Amino acid sequence: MESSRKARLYGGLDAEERRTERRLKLIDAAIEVYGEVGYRSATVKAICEAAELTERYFYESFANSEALLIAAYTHVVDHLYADMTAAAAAAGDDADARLRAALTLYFTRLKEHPKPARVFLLEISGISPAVEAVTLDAGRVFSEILVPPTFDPRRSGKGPATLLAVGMIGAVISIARRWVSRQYPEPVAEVAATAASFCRVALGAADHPSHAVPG
Amino acid sequence: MESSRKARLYGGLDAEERRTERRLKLIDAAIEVYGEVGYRSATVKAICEAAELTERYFYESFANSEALLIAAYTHVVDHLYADMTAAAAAAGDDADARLRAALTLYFTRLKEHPKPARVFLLEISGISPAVEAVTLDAGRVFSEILVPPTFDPRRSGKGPATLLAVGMIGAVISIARRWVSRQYPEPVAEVAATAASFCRVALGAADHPSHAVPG
DNA sequence: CCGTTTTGACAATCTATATTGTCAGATAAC
DNA sequence: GTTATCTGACAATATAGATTGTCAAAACGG
Repeated sequence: MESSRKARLYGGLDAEERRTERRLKLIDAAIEVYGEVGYRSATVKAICEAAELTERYFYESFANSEALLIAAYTHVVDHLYADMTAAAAAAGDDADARLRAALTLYFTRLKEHPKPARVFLLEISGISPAVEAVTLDAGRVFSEILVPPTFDPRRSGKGPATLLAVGMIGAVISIARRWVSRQYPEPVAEVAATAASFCRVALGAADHPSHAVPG
Repeated sequence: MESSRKARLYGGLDAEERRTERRLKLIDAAIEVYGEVGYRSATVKAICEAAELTERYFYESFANSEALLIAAYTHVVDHLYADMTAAAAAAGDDADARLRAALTLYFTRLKEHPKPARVFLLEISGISPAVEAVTLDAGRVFSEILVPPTFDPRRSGKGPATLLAVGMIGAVISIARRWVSRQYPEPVAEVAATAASFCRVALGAADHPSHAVPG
């Protein structure tokens, strides 16, 4: 009975699959357009043109512009965080080594993919409370990647104290923001090392200033 | 001749003085309204009503809404920074003591005056490139108050390395942002101390130039 | 008091884009 | 080939608030 209810195929895809494909094309187009002209000046029309779709398909997948921005942001963040987590895992058990691995991957990605980076860092600010909520949550996840909850046994199951986590993420994001908006003036190793020095405050290693910058 | 050219007095003030007064009333009203409904939903009309003035006077003093936002922000920042500088100066010569004094004043003010705090921290984000430029510059000044340029004699006339300054301000502002938006859950001493721990990364690095990467 | 300047209330205009709606032509199923 | 479904281009509508303009009443100077 399922198959009999399936919609007519177009281009070998059923209705559901076509819808999903269009949604993805819109997200990719949005990242592209946001990266070029910014979210604020990105019109629905322009995004649809970049996606080679018309407005009707925009509203098929998204209630409004903001919904697409959130989808695009989430898309970027999900990939980035998954890779950071993998990089951290590959770096072994030492908390500081994992931190450096995750940050190096982070900044490397930002440089390799400037447009998603702009979406992630610059365009997302100050849009609406709904968007703020999404980025806030992403920040929490970010901090847990950099300083995992299990690190300090005294705080069973919790990451660094909230204010420390907030400060840490604020420092890292601010550094990244500036680095991206100025078009990557410093080498990845330097920004990663500087960011790491702020993260160590939260790790509790702030009192060991003997960390050299990796060449 | 000068006095003969003076405009007719109203309420004991000449044209110029009345203009200045209206401008100030608009700035105060804007802080009030932004603090209540946010910059985005603050209409020109609403601000004018709060200032007990009509739209014509809005455009007498400001080219557009953004100009008023910038003026309001600058107004808030100027006062805050002046007081922080004074507090730091009163704390003597020790860099860390000055840092703590400035931060304590900073967070105390944010709590005492929630509406300007919202303008300063929350409403100002993501408005336009022009506004970003203003906040960026304010950040630079902020960092110089916390970690004065003269602190490290080896970097003549410069504050902490740029990326460190950016990270430091990012951490402090992020902490403040969260603290304000959650309505001051922690005591001033705690937020100030946490913020200070991030600032010491920049202070400490100035002490240990082995962190510096040759540019 | 008279004429001028200034003010306050409010109407008129303007602009830009999101969002919805229409229709002819294209594509698939049978 | 015929019919139902889907698609693309584009027109029509809706909105919302900024910005400009008008006018009569109020405040001042002499």
